[in-house]
Amino acid sequence: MKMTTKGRYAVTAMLDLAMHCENTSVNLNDIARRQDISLTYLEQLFSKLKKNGLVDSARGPGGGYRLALDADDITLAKIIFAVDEPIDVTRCHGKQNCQNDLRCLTHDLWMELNLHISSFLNGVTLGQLLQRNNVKQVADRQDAILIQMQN
Amino acid sequence: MKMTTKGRYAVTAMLDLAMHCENTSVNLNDIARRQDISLTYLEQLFSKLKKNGLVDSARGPGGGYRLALDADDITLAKIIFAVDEPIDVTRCHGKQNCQNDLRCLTHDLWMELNLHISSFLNGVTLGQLLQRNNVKQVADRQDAILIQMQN
DNA sequence: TATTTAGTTGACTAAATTACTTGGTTATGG
DNA sequence: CCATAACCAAGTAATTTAGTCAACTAAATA
Repeated sequence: MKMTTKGRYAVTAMLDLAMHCENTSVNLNDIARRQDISLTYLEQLFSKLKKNGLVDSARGPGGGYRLALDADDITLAKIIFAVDEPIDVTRCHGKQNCQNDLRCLTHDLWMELNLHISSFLNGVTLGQLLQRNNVKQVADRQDAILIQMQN
Repeated sequence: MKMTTKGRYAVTAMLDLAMHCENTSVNLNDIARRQDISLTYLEQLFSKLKKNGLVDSARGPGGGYRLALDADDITLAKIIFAVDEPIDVTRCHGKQNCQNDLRCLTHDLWMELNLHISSFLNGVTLGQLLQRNNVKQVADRQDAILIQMQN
């Protein structure tokens, strides 16, 4: 199963973007500093997010990224899929060739777990996360620290 | 998250054991051949499964392994926990120190996904899997091949 | 037009982890 | 005593992850 720092960082960065891009573009430098993620690593992630149509970008001063879709239409599954392989706990990636071109003893079981995880990730959107109190609290803390850093 | 070959092999091997240990002990060599898993790798896994009280062993000729508990009391979660780290999609392993000793923006989200996956793995037992038709079919195929090999 | 900002791209790398192998040593039934 | 099968420690090759580095392109603004 692919549930790595890459996917977690992508979701975190997209949520940060969603919280700050209401009127302006958000540059990766700010996201990097608020979320403690390396700028160049974020660049790689956003390159993929853009290719998958989740964000729009603008170059030059005042440039940055914006969500390309409504926050309610961006699910965690879409984000993780964009930067990582699709989440998959089978060995054969669903191809049923896990044992000599046939199904292994537990093939169907892992397919079920795949479905279970997917349904969770498909069911949560950035829009929902924006509403959450615990998210707001952490974001306020991070905003305050960034302002401190800039003074 | 740890959902690796190790955990998958352990579940597969335990299910194989559950299907064959009704009257006799089952030796790892047979499991290795039926499931196409390296014998010495299986030994490592069963060492951990034994330490965690999931199987009993007997040495010498006619020896092998048996389930230490009723198949209905062995959940997938117990097996995976025995051979791998507990499944965990957070970065901080639940410690809430994912960002400078505080919660990161998405901490609570990953904790939720953890719960979601755990509830699945806690809800499935070897006993349930033994009942399944697709499991029986694959097992019959594997048994036939092993008999072929021995002739 | 020069400069700065900020995204874009590709190649590279250190560290960690995984999935094994090798080479033994015990213990037990016949 | 010998074959069988569990037990154990250490090593290793391959892969993956997480991240760096360097060079480039486009846009805004002074």
